Amino acid sequence: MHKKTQEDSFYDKVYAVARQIPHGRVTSYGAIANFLGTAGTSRMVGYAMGNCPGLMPPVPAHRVVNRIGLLTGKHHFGSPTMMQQLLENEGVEIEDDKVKNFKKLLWDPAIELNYDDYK
DNA sequence: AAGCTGACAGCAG
DNA sequence: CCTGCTGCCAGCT
Repeated sequence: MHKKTQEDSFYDKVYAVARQIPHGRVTSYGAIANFLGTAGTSRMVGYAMGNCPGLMPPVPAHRVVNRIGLLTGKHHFGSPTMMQQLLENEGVEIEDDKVKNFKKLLWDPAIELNYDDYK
């Protein structure tokens, strides 16, 4: 253990967490922000997603929705229905741009993940 | 360097 | 339930 390599910008942390979202599950921007210990930066989480296209490995941004399960970022997937289709393809039911059973499908990193592993 | 942005969240009406 | 206003802060121009 010599240097750090922990240069991980806030964005990188967001991506790291987002990549842990299980297939067929979803989380919220606020949940990720809160998990990173920076509650209030939920907007940055979404902003970070705007930079994710082209990243390797890819970030399942379609699994990140707002606090009520609304597909607020659907307009950033090329097609307004792309995000919904991606989710439905994973078995996530969408109704009126909202994730059905959101509360049940919600994957909270603060519970599922260990913060010390991402700090 | 200074100001603006924004894929949100919380609260009030 | 919905609509609108405010706060939040890292990143970008």
